[in-house]
Amino acid sequence: MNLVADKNLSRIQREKRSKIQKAALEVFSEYGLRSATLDKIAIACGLTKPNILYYYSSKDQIYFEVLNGLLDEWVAPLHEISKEGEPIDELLGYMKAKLKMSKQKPKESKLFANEILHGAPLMQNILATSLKQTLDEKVAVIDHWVREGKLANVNGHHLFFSIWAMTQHYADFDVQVKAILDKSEDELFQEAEEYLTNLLLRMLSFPTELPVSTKSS
Amino acid sequence: MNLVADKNLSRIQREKRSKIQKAALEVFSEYGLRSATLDKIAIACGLTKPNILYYYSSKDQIYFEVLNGLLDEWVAPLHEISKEGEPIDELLGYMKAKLKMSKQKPKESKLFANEILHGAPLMQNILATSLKQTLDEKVAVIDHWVREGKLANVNGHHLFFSIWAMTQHYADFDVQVKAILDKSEDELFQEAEEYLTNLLLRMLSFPTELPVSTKSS
DNA sequence: TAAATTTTTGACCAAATGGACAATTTTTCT
DNA sequence: AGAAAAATTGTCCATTTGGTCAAAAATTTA
Repeated sequence: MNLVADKNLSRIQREKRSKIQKAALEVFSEYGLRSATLDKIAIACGLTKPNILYYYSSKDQIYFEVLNGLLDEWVAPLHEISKEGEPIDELLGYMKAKLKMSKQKPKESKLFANEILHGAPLMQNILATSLKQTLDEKVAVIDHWVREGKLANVNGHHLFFSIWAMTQHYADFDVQVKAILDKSEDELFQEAEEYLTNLLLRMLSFPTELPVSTKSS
Repeated sequence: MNLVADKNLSRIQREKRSKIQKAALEVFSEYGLRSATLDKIAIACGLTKPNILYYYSSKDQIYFEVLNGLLDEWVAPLHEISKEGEPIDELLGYMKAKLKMSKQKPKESKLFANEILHGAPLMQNILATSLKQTLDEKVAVIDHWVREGKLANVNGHHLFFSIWAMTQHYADFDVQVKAILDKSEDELFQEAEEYLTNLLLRMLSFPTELPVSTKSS
């Protein structure tokens, strides 16, 4: 819907809408839809409340637009998994891309997490159609790799669930992670990447292919 | 705090408080603290709003009590990990206990997830002291096992993070899981347990100890 | 059973909040 | 510059909601 509209927007329209969306992401990701207020968003972007409502017809509208605006970007790494590539490299690359997003876009991660946690009222449809279709395709690729003997036998759907869970955990539950592990963010994500790389290697390789030494770098 | 008070409560007090807490768990886990309303809790437990406030001084109070009442139960499986046991059995047992809780207590899981997702305002202190301490002890046990050669070299903290993430994922993000995997809950958790068992076995064993066949049952 | 105590509730209040709108200011266009 | 269009804002409103309170009902105690 933005595809068409965006081109017709004036400079001011584009600037203000962008400002509002940025501020809305901050506020929604911290508070969730219902307990985020227009006043908070207004303060966060330096506009007045009626001015925000000049650009978006309602609070729900803003939330919907923010969520939708991030959706493609959020699913993008999945599309990068190539049937032609080296199976383990492809899956390691996917995990690293997801982990990177957790590090660099924790607010976006939390926004989605919160939405799904509360029943995904605005996304259930997309989850069950678009996301499911894309994922099923990639699971078929994994099954293919397994059949060809390029990958250890693994349940593709649960593999993706676990990659999502483990990578997003560092963004969504960062408060807990940081309460327990008193390290710099860089160090923390470095450790996580090493740990998850090792985990996936062990999960996806045939035992004979694994190095006998299990010492992490 | 309940320890002392509980004994002095009348039958009515105990019944009503229990009713309120049960209803509050329903509502808070679905909506979170801020967007849950006393009216919703009142309807859910069949009491009037002022009647609820006769038993608890405020909405925040109810939330606090519910959260605290579940905390011990939530951390309990961690204490079950025994230094004396067989390392891999102990950790597989822990994973299974956590997975079982996700299946049987999804509301509790969501309540905690929501709390942590929004910064854990009521729990940060407990996370950084009590939970951290318990976890550090168990990580020390893992380190010990690794040093004794009973376990593949693994980062203990991240191991726990990943077990939490992967098991709780099935409760917290059940909407997404069910949108993608159209299976009965029993079947789904059965698959998850097989997948996670395999994952942990591969993660924790030395390659030479793994069966060459990777066919899941 | 009657008094004392506990429990329950209807009515009410103040603050917060999403949103409407007319008036004003700013920008754009001719 | 001046008219037209777009953008901005102060003010106001209705609804929601956490919480109060005094009166009524139910229960316990003597």
